[in-house]
Amino acid sequence: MTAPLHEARANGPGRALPDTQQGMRRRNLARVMHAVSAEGSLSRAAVASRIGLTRAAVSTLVDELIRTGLLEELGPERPGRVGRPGSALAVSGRGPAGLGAEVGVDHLAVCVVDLRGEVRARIERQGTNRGRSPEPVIEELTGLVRRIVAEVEREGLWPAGLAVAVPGLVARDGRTVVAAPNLDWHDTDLGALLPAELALTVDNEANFGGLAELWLGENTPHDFLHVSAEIGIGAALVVDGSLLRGTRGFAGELGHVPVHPDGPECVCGGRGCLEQYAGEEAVLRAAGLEPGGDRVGLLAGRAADGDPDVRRALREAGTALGIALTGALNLLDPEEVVLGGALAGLAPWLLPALETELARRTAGPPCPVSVSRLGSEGPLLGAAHSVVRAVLDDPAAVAGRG
Amino acid sequence: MTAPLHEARANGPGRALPDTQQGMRRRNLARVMHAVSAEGSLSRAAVASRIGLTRAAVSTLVDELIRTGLLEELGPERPGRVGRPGSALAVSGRGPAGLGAEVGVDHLAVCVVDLRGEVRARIERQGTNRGRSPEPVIEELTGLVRRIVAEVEREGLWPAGLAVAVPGLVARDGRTVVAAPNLDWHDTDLGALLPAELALTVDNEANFGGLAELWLGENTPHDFLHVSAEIGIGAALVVDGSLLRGTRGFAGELGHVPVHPDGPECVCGGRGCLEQYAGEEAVLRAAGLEPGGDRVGLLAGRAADGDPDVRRALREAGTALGIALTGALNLLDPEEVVLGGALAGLAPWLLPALETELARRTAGPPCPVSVSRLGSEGPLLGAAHSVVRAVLDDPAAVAGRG
DNA sequence: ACTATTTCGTCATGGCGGTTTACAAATTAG
DNA sequence: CTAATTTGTAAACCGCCATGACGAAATAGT
Repeated sequence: MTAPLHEARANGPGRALPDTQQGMRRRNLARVMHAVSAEGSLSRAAVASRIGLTRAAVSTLVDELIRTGLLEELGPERPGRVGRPGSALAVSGRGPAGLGAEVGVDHLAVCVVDLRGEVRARIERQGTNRGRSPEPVIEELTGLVRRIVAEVEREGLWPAGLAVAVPGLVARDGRTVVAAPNLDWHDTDLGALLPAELALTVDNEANFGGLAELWLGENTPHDFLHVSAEIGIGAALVVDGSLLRGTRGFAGELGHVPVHPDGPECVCGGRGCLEQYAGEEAVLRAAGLEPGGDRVGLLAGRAADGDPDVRRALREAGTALGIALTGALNLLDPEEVVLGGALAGLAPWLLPALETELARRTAGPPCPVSVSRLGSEGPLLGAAHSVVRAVLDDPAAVAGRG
Repeated sequence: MTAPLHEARANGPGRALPDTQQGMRRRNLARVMHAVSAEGSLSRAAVASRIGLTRAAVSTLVDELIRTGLLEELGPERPGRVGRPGSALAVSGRGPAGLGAEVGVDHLAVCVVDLRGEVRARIERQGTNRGRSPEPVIEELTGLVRRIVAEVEREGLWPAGLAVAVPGLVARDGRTVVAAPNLDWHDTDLGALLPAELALTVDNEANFGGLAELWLGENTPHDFLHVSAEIGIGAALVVDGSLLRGTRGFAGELGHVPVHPDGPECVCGGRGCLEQYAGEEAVLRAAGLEPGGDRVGLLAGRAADGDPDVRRALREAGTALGIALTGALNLLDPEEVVLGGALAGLAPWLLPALETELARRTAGPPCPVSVSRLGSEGPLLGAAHSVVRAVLDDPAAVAGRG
């Protein structure tokens, strides 16, 4: 079952797959899983009324899910109302789990999330990967993966797939890193370097960060822009609850939106791209600091101390971000902008200028800008949860594998 | 059945509707209609292999569609291959039809498209609507609608819905014109002014133009940007074969993407928006011409005559468009950009500067830019076809109404 | 010509999936 | 302690598609 778990996408009129009774069953199994998962604990009757099937039908679906170990029965609910109390169902804390990994510029991280959404294990290794070739890095990552898998297997969990977040552009095949400038990786097929027995998905860290925000954020809407700056500036475009990836998978390159069209030249070939004003290197230079080390922490520290150069640099970055975002908001009309990744930590000094700029350039009420609660954990969590979601989206595909 | 025909949208995991056998049947009916419609004429066996059902199942589906008048049997196919020839099926040229209307700044137009996609009637009325209040304009439009409906009813067609294209922002309810600056309409509920018996959809003309391109364009991909300039500059964002509308329905406002952030002030509150450089008024001013009359024709004529001021003005507009599009392409990564509406007619003089700018600012191969074949007919055709698509998307909803 | 082969459309049968209906179990309200 | 309410399950039913077989209508080969 290395089949395309992720392809639950419905394409406009008439999906590619025939509409058969088995497909119906599979979709209804998924609906039950989602209902229980969203609520934490639910009786059969509650599931039935929530997804619009009859209690009898839900009973058979639940039976099947319990048999395959994806749901478990917690026993009778506390009866608050009149009538026979229902029997609480919950997503199983054992069985398939999501394996998420992050290849950062300065670290590697792996975590396991169970179907309930709980983080069950996490390993991290500090140390720069800048300029290292993919093979040793992925070999090291594989070591971490094997360790963590062995660890959680003792708790009855097994990995239903592996999702890897990388700081770069990823092709739509979900395996190939087309370009990761800060790692100096180009056209690298991670599928060839990772254990073949794990169903693999590779994606941009901004995208996984955006998905984490969508799935784990407190009041996150279904349409928003998740802006994430690490070294480059990327954005995840979440439209109607799913990621906009673009034809080649390169959507969301906010960093290369022109801000001052006659500005300084950029590596992308353009001039005056946002990255020239709000990218990490540009901000450090504008603040009179040297790159290297924990750069974001350094910036935040100096800004908190009131360093005027740093404050000014961040204000200017915020203004540039505001200009680029004005364009994006006019094009996409999202419900919200969420600042994630390194931007979350610098938000206090970026936000005022950013919001001023948005307000100046918008006719109606400006789009609200919020700061991610997840911060730099977003991509890792998003990756692991994407595997979990794939299981919830098609429980039948996973059943009987454990 | 004024029910939301358009809501065939699938929301992420687990659609809102329960997955029942009747739903399955409805979706399969739609699949048959789409298959036949896409091919023009198809036998039952060909439909079956195309949509993945068995011949027996398709037979019953086709029977039902023939009984309700949506399909018709053309008789035996010309046998080119061995074996019994199939019986050709075609979408009916009678029965439900799509009614499309366009409220332009300088004209009104209405047309009827049958399920086969043929334009069966068309009425147009020239005359400016600038500054007229909505009531008399829509009253006049209603008159045209009634005339054209009476006309096509004699051919056995009846309207399955009415779609209206307007030059302005439309709310997501698909009825309310939030702002149409060139008509000076604000927060106008067209549903209250049009015959209630017609299922109504109102949308931006750029959006309908984009849909027309998607459905009728020659080699149009599923992901593209349709840029349409009439007075303002709007874009339709087609992602994975469907329109990106935005939370409020305001997506695609390319005209207010900042191009020179310190440029002249714009009505939107911003500065240096694309519209300041490539909007009709700006181009006319830059070319030293007075607004009024057939302005696009005037520009095209002068440009063709080699008028240097006009040529320069169009070059500069092309450059500005290129800058704004660079931002859009970085965000959306579409497969193509299509110039439609008035831009199509001016393309010869806009394209060189536009493409130069895109090439300069893009690292990889630049996104191809093409010119719409439909030109200014796009919005009207898109509107009418959107009704037709709604019928094809759910034939069961319409069956038995005729 | 005449037969074998291929393909098409249809019919009868069957399996599968959700609904309907009925009922026992478990709780609260009075 | 009874009536009312809600839950979960079982049995009968209906609808939908798959399967397999068949006649019909064409081509290919002898």
